Amino acid sequence: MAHVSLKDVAARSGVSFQTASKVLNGKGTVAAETRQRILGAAEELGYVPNALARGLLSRRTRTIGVVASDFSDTVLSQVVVGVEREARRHGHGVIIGSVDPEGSDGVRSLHALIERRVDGIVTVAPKLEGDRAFGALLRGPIAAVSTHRVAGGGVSVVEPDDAGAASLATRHLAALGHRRIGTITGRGDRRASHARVAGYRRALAETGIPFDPDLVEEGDWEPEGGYQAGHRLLDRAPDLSAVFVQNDPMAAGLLAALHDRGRRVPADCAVVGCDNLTLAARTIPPLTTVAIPLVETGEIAARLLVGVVEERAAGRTPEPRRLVLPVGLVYRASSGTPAPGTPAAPRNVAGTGAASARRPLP
Amino acid sequence: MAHVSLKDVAARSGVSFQTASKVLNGKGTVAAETRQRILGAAEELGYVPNALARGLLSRRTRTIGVVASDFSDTVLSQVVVGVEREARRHGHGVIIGSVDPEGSDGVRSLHALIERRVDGIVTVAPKLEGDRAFGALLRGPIAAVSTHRVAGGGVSVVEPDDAGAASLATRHLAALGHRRIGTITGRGDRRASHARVAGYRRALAETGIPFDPDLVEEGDWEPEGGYQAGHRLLDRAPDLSAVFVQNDPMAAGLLAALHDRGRRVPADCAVVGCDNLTLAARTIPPLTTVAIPLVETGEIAARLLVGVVEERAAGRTPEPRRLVLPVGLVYRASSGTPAPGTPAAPRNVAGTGAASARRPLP
DNA sequence: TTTCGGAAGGCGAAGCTTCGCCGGAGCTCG
DNA sequence: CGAGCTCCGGCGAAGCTTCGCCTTCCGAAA
Repeated sequence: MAHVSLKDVAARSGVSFQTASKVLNGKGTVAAETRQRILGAAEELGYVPNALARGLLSRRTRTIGVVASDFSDTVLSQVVVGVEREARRHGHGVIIGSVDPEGSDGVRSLHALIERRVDGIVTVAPKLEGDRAFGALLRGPIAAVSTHRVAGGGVSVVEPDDAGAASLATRHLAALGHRRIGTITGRGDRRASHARVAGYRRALAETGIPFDPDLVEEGDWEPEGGYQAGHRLLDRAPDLSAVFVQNDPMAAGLLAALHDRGRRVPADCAVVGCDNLTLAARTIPPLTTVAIPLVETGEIAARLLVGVVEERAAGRTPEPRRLVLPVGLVYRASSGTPAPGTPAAPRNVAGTGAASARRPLP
Repeated sequence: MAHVSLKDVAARSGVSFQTASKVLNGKGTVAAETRQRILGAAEELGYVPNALARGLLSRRTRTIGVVASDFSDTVLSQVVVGVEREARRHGHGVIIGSVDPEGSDGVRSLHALIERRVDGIVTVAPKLEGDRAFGALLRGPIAAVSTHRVAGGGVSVVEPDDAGAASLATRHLAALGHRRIGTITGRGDRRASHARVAGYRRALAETGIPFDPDLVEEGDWEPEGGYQAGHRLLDRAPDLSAVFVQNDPMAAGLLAALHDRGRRVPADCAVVGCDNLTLAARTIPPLTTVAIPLVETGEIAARLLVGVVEERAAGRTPEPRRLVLPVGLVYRASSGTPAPGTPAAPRNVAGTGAASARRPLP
């Protein structure tokens, strides 16, 4: 009684259930009058097709799985939003498989998705970057695209240009004349942290500034971590004149630490954040930051995945690809760029790479 | 070839697929040796049961659907995290059905979930509070719990005490001696905004402060909206001495507006936010705010839903319930409470209602 | 020897769709 | 007037699992 089946509709309209199926799917050739009768019955009864049965037969569920390590994380959840949005455009549903805080059950989570016969999987799980069993499963029969490094490789990856983001920010600070540029990183267990440190070091090298390990502090991606790391950094290197912070919430924490110590921003210390969250426009002072195409990362990953699913359905096995999405700097007051009174609205001026993200996928 | 079926496992171990099923489900009585052979074959072949077929037969998919209007919203995504976490504890998967930004396709989204035969649905979609067709569907044969008001009622609701939150914050400000207390609301299309205004007015009435409509401004839940609303408020009521802001990001925006105008916080104007996001601990100054049990809201909604699903499976029809979760005030510097140098760590001192959220559901 | 009981495992059906194929009715064309 | 075609709709099967029931076999008790 809970659910109305095709048979119920057929019984009510006096035809076989196969005929009802034809009508409801617009296939075959059915008399106009019968068709109306069936459509009417379906409407009256509130018939909703059973995707389980359909998927069982067609071997396609029009569902993609998303493995994310933390949906409440602002950054990851934006990527997930992108995936979901693009999936919906393709008429696909999304089923989520989250991972416990320790990231120890990536494989279990993946199995739960495979059991439900998802057509493909997008992983948004930096915590699982090092999980070899997880990586192996991703290389298995079911199509997968990751937005982060996969242990063992062999899986298509779509990711923002982390190194480029750090490099962009650091070169910006160097161009403003800063020579003592510190950095606050995210957690060390995430590869993006290392990529961003690498970009920071590359920019230093390119601008002839010596790298000083004392100017690097690790945070936890949260405001509190940025605050604490900021204090440590200022204790150790009082001559610091600028900091690149690996995300905006930590940058907000650094602003608080600088404020507590009576150091003006940007006069005494310039700050550049990363991610361009909505918050960044209204910190005190407004935060110069690097815009990362988070939603786009998810969208492109989903689009790529749908493509791979098609390819595989057609019997082909496309090569794994790697797409790196360009990022752009958003100039605001915290790095000292705009004249006083300049509006704090985003304004991209420099970016990395070509706008490859805009290019339709081949 | 993509997926291994029970038949494949059975063929490899020389038994009928029904026997293989018995072994894999630990039912029936099978010789130890045969059992080992089947288990071995399943392992070798990498057999993963097909949840579609299982769900088709058992009429239960162990999957719950979540309809959320915006997964990238910090507040909503925390609720979703709670739902997901609790669902996982019960061995359920979660499938998401998001709604477009206009909130016009709630019914379509719900249909997509019903098609996939979810066991129940949790809605985290304040945008759909007024959608009558959506509400009607929620009262239908499939179990549902909402974390927001449902048009037409008749559906169990779990929600934080919005009115209590506003009342708590406002009474706090009144107790500090403020008489000109303004408020910045969220978008008017969300019921929580109205509930919080109601709580604010109730607190004013209780403390003998006249309500002044000039002291109410509408924001958009985002920092920028808080910033703009703050300026409008200060233009209109320069004698304002305190503001309750309906969420923390807008409060951050208000802090920026006050800073731009050279008004010190809390000396010239006290500020209290809402939601207790991690950011609130490190704004300048740290933000007094109301802690809302967001994750818990999701968890409890999911737990309640699972209970309803069980009840219905047993043929009973439980009465819709309404749970209101208590909230608590977190004192920090922006309201002027702590002495200088007091650590900004959360410290709950006052809350609404009993700790009913902790009580196990009957 | 007969009978009973339990262990082991096979068989058929159901759950809901979709797809390919077939048969009958009515019509057109030669 | 019969051959052949189109239109309409039914039938059977498949897709993967679970469940209830049945058969076979073997040892033990009567």
